[in-house]
Amino acid sequence: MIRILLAEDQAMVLGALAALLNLETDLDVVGCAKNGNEALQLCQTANPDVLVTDIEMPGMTGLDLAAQLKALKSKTRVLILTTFARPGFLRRALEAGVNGYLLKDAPADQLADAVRRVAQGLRVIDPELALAAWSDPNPLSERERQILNLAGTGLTNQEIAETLHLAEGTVRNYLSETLAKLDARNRVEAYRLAKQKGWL
Amino acid sequence: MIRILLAEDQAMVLGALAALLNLETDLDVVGCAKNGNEALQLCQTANPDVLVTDIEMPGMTGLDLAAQLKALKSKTRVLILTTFARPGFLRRALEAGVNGYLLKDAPADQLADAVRRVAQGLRVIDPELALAAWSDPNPLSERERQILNLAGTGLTNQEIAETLHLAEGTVRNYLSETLAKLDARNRVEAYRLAKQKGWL
DNA sequence: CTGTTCACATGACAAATGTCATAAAAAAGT
DNA sequence: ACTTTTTTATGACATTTGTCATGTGAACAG
Repeated sequence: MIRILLAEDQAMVLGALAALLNLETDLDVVGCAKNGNEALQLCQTANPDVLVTDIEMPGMTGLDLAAQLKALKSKTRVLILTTFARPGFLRRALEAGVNGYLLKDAPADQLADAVRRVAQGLRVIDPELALAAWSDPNPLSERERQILNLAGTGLTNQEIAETLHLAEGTVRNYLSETLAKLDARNRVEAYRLAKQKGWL
Repeated sequence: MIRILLAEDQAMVLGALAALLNLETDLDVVGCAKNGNEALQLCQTANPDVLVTDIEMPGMTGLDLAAQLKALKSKTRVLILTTFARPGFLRRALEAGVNGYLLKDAPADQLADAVRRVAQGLRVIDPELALAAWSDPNPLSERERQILNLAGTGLTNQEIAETLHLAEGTVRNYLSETLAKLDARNRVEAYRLAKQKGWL
């Protein structure tokens, strides 16, 4: 019997996924968490075989959660179940030590199979997504990502400079370099592209 | 036996929701659609009692779908199941004639109850969301919304002007008026706010 | 210790954005 | 037919964004 913990911030989806997995006679959903912190706690008390988790959750993301479990040398294997077919997310997921990465637009019957494979120690990742991840590396430096993130929220260059303790001209330079790297005409295009690619 | 059609672009969530609803002995999921067009076709052939649909789907949104069913004088009642707690979406949903509006962060057991109530001709809407909808009207005109939508994709004022067959100065005037209405300092802030409020 | 690289800064300039006053044409109301 | 309202446009100006050349200081390599 494979013991599963589910983490997903949308309660409706959480309950539905639990119903789906509990249809399988060899799978048992032992806990449901609505956020990363709750999931971390439940992993430590219930010690499930597999954690199935979304990425975007309040407080702690699924990627943070995976990294934490790895740091704690937990035996629980992590299967990411997310909306985002973004190579940047997959790369970060692998770096965080996850064992599987499944998209929510995959057929529902793949979930149970993926959970079984992950429980056996196999890695479950869509091959096309894996290929895109390595052929589409994040071209932005850490500073560029910080600045683009802030620019995408509507902060002015001056406000970004104050936030990051840089000169306003430095921010303009970094942004200009970022636009060139992403082949974007302005910060709006750059931000959307980077978001879409999972680089932010 | 209440016959249900599900529409949701994420196959995993679609299958999970079907599993959840099929646990109830008085509910029967007679079809699953991955997009609005497919859902519309299935509604006409399967003639379900209730359509449970997301809003954001490729091709035709759940709101467009509801409006189409209304125009066709279909007997199928529509229950929206969405991520967005945005008053603007709820208002548009009611205008489109939907019978229920449920958020995906509601508990899973509320879905079956909501489907039953909608099937009985009752309206199912979170009261707090309803209140927010009417106390937070969309301040933007149709033209302002068109222009802000395009600005949010990174188009320049000149490009927006060409797209909408206006003068570039006219676009600047409309955008300036929009920023004033939303108390935003620039188009990025305005776009994010309007998106968050469901006004776009 | 010296040379190179990287992160950050300065300054000048062009282009784009945003503000505001004013006005013309079309649509709507009387 | 006339008046009012709405939509769109023009022009001037200020501010912000983006480009680019050049430079400084810290960190790193030899």
